[in-house]
Amino acid sequence: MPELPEVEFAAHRLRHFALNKTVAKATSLHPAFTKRLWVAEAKRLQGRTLVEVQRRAKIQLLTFDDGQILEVHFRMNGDWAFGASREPFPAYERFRLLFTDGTRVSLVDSRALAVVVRHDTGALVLPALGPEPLTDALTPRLLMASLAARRAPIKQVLLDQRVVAGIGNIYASEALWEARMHPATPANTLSLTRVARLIDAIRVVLRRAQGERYHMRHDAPVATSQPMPETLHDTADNTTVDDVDVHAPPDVMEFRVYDREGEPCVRHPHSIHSKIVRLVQGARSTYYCARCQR
DNA sequence: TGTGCCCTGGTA
DNA sequence: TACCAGGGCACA
Repeated sequence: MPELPEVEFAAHRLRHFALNKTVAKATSLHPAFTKRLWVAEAKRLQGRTLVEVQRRAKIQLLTFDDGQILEVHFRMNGDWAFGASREPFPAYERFRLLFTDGTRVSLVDSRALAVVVRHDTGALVLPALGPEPLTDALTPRLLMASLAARRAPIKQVLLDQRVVAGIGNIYASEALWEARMHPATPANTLSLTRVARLIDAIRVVLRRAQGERYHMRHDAPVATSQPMPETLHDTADNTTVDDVDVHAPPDVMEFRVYDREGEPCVRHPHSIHSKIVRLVQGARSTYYCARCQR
């Protein structure tokens, strides 16, 4: 479930907890992780200081002072857990960085599908990724061009990271609802106007999710329009470590259609003909309102 | 373009 | 106990 907003928030918490700390020990704690980051490999991180945490799509890139990069992908349900080294380690801990100051960051991931890979200086090669949806890089004309050769349903094309970076199964459904667009619409049949509307919708749902992530910790009203640190390079924003609660907020995200099969659509809650419908596209669940998404 | 695989906790 | 969830990738 970690998509762009969740990964950005995770990177944000990691920055505030771990930036400028020096690794005492890096450990893979599950066979699937050891396979990619074996003991000798992990040892290369010892004594190195974390100098930057970036996000690209759903990938986090941890850069160390000698240029090494740790590439982290949470996949289905990975997350960071922070604490003191002497505290009990969290459940489902798959990878751990112990720091010389007596703190630690753990990658927790019950399904062990997350990926951690170390790259030598200058050796990082990212997969082909489309534009970041919350930057100016994503324009209607560019997206229109990417969709031109795709006859597949727009929902499935939105999941393709080469088209737009960072969208997953949840926000694809949410964005299509926001845009009032049927998920089965062939991608190459969308007009420029509808593509522009879809981009707006993607930004609305991602910003809304980011707003909820950043604000619900303090029981503040949910902000939907406030700009969030969505940048790839904000190694230093204005808050101090003490201002930031590095613990993930409880999962109380409210979705408009995702996982709401059979419930009334919030646009017309009293209409008996507007139930949220679930359909399967490319072995993934899609949720939409049959009344307002045509 | 579609299917299966990796993984394992949670649910029916 | 069987099945489901699903991001990204390999493969047909």
